[in-house]
Amino acid sequence: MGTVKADNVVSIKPVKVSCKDCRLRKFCLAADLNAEELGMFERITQHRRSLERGAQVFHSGDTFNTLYTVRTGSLKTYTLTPDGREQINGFYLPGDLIGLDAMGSGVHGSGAEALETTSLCAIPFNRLSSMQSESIQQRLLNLASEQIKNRDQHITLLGKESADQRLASLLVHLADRFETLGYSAQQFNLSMSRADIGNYLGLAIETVSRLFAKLRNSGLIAVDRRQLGINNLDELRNFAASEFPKDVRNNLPTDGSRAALSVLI
Amino acid sequence: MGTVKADNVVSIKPVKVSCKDCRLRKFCLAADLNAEELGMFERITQHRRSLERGAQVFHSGDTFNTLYTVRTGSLKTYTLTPDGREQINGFYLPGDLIGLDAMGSGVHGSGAEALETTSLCAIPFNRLSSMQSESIQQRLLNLASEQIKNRDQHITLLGKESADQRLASLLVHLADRFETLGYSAQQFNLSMSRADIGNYLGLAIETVSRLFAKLRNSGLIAVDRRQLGINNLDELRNFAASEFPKDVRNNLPTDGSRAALSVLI
DNA sequence: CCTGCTTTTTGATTCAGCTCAATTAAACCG
DNA sequence: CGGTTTAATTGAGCTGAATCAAAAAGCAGG
Repeated sequence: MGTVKADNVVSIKPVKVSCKDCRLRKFCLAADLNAEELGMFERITQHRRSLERGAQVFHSGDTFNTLYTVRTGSLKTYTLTPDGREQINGFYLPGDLIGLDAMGSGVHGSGAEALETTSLCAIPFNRLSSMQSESIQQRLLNLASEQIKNRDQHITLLGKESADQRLASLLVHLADRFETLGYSAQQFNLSMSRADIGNYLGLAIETVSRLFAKLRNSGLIAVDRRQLGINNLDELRNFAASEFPKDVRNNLPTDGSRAALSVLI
Repeated sequence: MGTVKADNVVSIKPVKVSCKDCRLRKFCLAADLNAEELGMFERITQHRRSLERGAQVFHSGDTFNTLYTVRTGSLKTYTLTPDGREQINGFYLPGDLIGLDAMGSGVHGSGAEALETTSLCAIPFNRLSSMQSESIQQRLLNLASEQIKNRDQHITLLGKESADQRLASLLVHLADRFETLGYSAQQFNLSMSRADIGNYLGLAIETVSRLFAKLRNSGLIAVDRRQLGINNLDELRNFAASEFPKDVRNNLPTDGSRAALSVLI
């Protein structure tokens, strides 16, 4: 772990999988390309083989030149605190695009690491830009927008939710993700360690372990190591949302909210 | 507060300020437009007058059709928890663009509210798109990318920093922002309440108050109500970054990091 | 199957920051 | 101006989750 078997130099076969038949296409950058554009896109995209667990896709501080889409497996992205600790910002599943946060400055603000054996599509950004495709531009913008929205959700989780809710939220979120990918929402594998989960949720690893025990005891889930079973997704969802876990005093939206901007129609 | 004086219907003068001479242009969407494009941009943009404090620009759940740039004043954006509490995701100063998170889904995932008397430029998104400007597309993407990066920083703050560091980080961040806007980094007004600060930083209002006192006593800052003076910005910056405030055990980057992806050149 | 290593769990204790409570001070307003 | 409201401060516990400590359970290699 932490290292990667060097690919046999002889077999540099770029694993040509056609985008046309890729079952993840509707999630990726190529979602709504016409046949011609798709061909172009396919030519510039490098479909490459596995990364082992622990392998870095890029580091924080690296210059940006490539976007990546997860094909199989999963990974995490993380930023570093000034004192060198790692904060995980997101987990990425098949179809997800990573690297978007680096387009602005040309420098990766976060690192990305494979959580398990993972394969990616690498998309050189300058060649992508040179395609001058309206669809691609649109799609990039939409995906970036979605990622902002997701980040906002996570900020809310960290700022407002109790430890219990945080874990429940993560599990529900993963379940929903797996479902849209066509997998079971009730039964799946956690590719991340307890430490990763704790890091992501802003909790100590021991707390995560205790929370898993608590959810198991309550009958909502079944966990065996990394294997997760959700017995009642709706109830888990409620649990994630319910309660007033922290003080409400200064968290309620301003009164008289629906007021303004009539000015600005 | 919470309401807005209806504009005198007679004086619907759209306040035509030319973008060409706008001192905020280099920060906004029109940053690198040529003369022709700028004219077009100026024609579709609505330069409009003040919102009062507490006025909402849009609500979470509203359908998206307009981007806004802050011209003067400031605002906050916030998401709502399932149980109706508010989590502030960001404060926005002159030149900042809001609404980006809604492009993807067409629905605002967060609300935006003026923190003080504030004026905005409203940019209808469909008309912006119809401009078909490569520069605009590029700029949108870059700004979205920056916002993702900022969110990641905030996630790190919430997940890893101590209460002291959080407040110091915010003040330093604001100081830097004001500086790039050409204002004093040492002396400025906090347009947000203690409650807003606490909400944004994931802290109770009382804690924020105590932290201000602590920083004042340490001599790093001077605060009188909303007036802030920073006596030693460098030291404050150090304070924001220093220490190992939380457990380090599972936060250090994976060993053997610099391994992989040589495969994926 | 044993041995060493890593991950996870469980228990006991501590503490940073929250909650509750009261006071002060500014802004607001007829 | 006095009287009311809202924002901010300060004090005194309390508590949810962190930290410290140790045991248990996987897992990888020989």
